[in-house]
Amino acid sequence: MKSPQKPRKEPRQARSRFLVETIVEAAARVFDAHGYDGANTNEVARVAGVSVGSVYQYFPNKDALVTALHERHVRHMVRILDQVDAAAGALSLREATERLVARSLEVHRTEPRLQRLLHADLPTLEQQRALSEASRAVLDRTRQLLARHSAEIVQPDLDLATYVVLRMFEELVHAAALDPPPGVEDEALRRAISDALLGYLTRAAGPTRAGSPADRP
Amino acid sequence: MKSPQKPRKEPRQARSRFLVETIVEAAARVFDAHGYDGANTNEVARVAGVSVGSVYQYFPNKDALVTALHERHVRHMVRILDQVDAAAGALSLREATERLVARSLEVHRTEPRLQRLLHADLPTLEQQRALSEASRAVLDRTRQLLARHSAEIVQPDLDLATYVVLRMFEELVHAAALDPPPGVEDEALRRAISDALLGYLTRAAGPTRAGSPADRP
Amino acid sequence: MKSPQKPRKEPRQARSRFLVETIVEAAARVFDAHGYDGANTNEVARVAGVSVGSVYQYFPNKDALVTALHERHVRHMVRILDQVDAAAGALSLREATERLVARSLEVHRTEPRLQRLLHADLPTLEQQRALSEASRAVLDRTRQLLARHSAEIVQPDLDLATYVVLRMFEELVHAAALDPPPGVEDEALRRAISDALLGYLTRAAGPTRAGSPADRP
Amino acid sequence: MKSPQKPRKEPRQARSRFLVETIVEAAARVFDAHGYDGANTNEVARVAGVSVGSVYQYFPNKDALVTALHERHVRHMVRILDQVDAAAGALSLREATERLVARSLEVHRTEPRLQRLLHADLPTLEQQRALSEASRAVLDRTRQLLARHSAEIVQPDLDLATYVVLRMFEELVHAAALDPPPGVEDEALRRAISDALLGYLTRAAGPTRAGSPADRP
DNA sequence: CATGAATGAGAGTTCATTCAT
DNA sequence: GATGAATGAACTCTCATTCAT
Repeated sequence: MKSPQKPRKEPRQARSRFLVETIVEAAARVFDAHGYDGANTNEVARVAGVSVGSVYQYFPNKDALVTALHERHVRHMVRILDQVDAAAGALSLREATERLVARSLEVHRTEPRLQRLLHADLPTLEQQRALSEASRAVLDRTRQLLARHSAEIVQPDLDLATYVVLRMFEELVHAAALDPPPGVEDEALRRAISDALLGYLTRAAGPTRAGSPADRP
Repeated sequence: MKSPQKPRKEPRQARSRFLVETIVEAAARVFDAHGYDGANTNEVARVAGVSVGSVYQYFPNKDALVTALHERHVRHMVRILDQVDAAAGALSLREATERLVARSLEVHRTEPRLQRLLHADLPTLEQQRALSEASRAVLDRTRQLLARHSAEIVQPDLDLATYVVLRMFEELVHAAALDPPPGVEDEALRRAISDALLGYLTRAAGPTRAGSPADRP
Repeated sequence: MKSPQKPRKEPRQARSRFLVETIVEAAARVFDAHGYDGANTNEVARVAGVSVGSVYQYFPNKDALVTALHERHVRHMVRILDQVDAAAGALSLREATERLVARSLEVHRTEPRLQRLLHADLPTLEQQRALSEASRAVLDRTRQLLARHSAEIVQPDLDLATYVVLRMFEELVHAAALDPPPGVEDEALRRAISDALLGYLTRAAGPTRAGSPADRP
Repeated sequence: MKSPQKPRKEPRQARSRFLVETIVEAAARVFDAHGYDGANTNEVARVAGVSVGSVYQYFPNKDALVTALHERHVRHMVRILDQVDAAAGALSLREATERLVARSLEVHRTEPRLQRLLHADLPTLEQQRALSEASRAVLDRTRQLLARHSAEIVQPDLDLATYVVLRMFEELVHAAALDPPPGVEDEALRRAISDALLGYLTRAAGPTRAGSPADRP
């Protein structure tokens, strides 16, 4: 419905860049607290300690804030993926997975509703262009990580596997952050997520809690 | 934000029950078309062919409509689960899974945005009570179905497994309905979803595309 | 820019009709007092003694109020034209003209700025359709009046003459109402307007102040 | 509403004078394109290639721009009037009139909305002082031109005649530029305007389309 | 003097909700 | 019970104006 999605003004000055960051952080807090509709731009400005006008100087409309938040999230995820990828040689797929799950859970637990919102409300927003662009980064890193471990992976179609794995990953992490199953230890939860991911990718994953075999007689 | 969540008035009369159903169906159409905020109660009333007042007679506020929609969805899923469960003796876990995936995809493809909305916006709504109650039904049936196949299932904690499986299931079906990966055949997609679910549950599932036997010696 | 121009809801009930009239009258006062931009819809509602929502129930946007005001003005002018036209047999063209000028001046003096606004800002508004439609009524009556006196009229192209006469008429009346020339008696002013109109139409009109004979052989 | 109307600073320096002119030209373009409210000072600055601050250096507020535009227009009209006046001895009143009409039409056709705006919105602006002052120049030249032809003019009150003639003139030219009657040749239109003016001034003017009888003995 | 980032009051418009009929 | 006109708080976004640099 609205057209522009990118910041009106690319912040060149250090001061502006700082301002933009301040606004994005404020938006994160506000959207996390109230959801997309509950959030309002004046509140974002207030929390950022600037005037509404300044918000609109850099973000042409409310949706642009969400887009920015999404990009922020993607940058975050890419950073994590890169770190794990850097250590990929030294890490088994399971180790890499568990590390990713653990790190992601931390991220999602700081702003659980925001993450859900990004996942759910963004697709409704227009301008798939920008979204896809940013998301592609995550897609690419993930695919790259999987490729690195292709020896262990049984799924023949790597693109499809990336797609499936990313969806599972995000959803399970969201769920664990927002509505964790009652009475489950955090480690068990992380383990379950990893199991699910590796079960699909390698089929060799399974309950390894009790290293012993035969969990069931 | 608001407090009451349950219909003000349980419709005892047949006429009322019909009215309520009409309103819920209208709500389904409107929410699917416009999303939570985009939808408005006056439009729901218009589509239902009743007055706003009548909508408020049975649904104390906008959120109550979403709750009702959620219950409708749960009823739908339960029906599907029951059908599969009824045939459980005759079906292998893989067969049951594939049937569930296929049926669910149909459902989600008729009202994709609504499903996403229910998944995403509902948790934001208050009154977890009603939600959990309805959702528990799905949880229970799923657990029951898994229990019926416990011989094949490697996950020791059935509650946790149910939790994980349900999340994966819903998310993958949503994703497949709303943003399917490009260039993937429908059957391959359904297969991938089943693989993911069974990979976690049984560890024995894997790519069976290449019909080759003995995935494992 | 906006699309709808006509009231959203044709007021069928007597109460609604009254409400619409109340709002239009309030709009007249507010627009006359503050001009198009200076006026604001909340103020219109306040003056009308209703809520903004009610204004928007009948007028989809600010412009629709101006359109309604224009229609009100046109109805007014048509009424005056009809009255004069009814007596046309008994009136000379000069008498008819002077009566029209006198009546119009009264109208314009009650809401001078509004009249100016209608004349000036309306064309900027979109939806020429509705405007032309309403305006055509005035055009038609005027042409009809001129036709009735065609014997005295020297202009060969009646459509062009109607166009020219209407413009002169409106402008001179506006001017006389809003910025009258200093030190000129009201009657002299009315006379001057009539002279201008008749000078164009009949060439026989002229200053009859000094009853002097034969202004030109 | 606001008080100051005159430039804060009379531009003495050549550079400043140039700057002021640049801004006024930009304002002309912007106001013509968007109308009074649609225009905004930042856009004017942008089009002028200067900063908003610079605009405010010379024009204390938005209205001051309109006032300046009015003065620009008046200067333009005065120039035209002077040219015709210079040739007054050699020109009949009809010739002078037709020349004025033709020249004015050219002017109004370059910036039709701006002209309308000046005519319509200016009176709403405060500070009649400055306006009248500038307008007086046009008034004076026109009166002077009429005086030069007093022999042919039948209207006894020259001030009133000037007033009436100016209003007719401006309105008919505006109308011809903005909403010309359909299907009328440009020359016929110019002729009609001249006829109207001369009909009032001399009563001897009339349709001369059919060149038939001597329009003047 | 020039700049333009920042301000913030204010405007148009929507829509969940009420309640007199 | 049903209706739907009426309400009005609240929200997004604009833009005239200022002032630190």
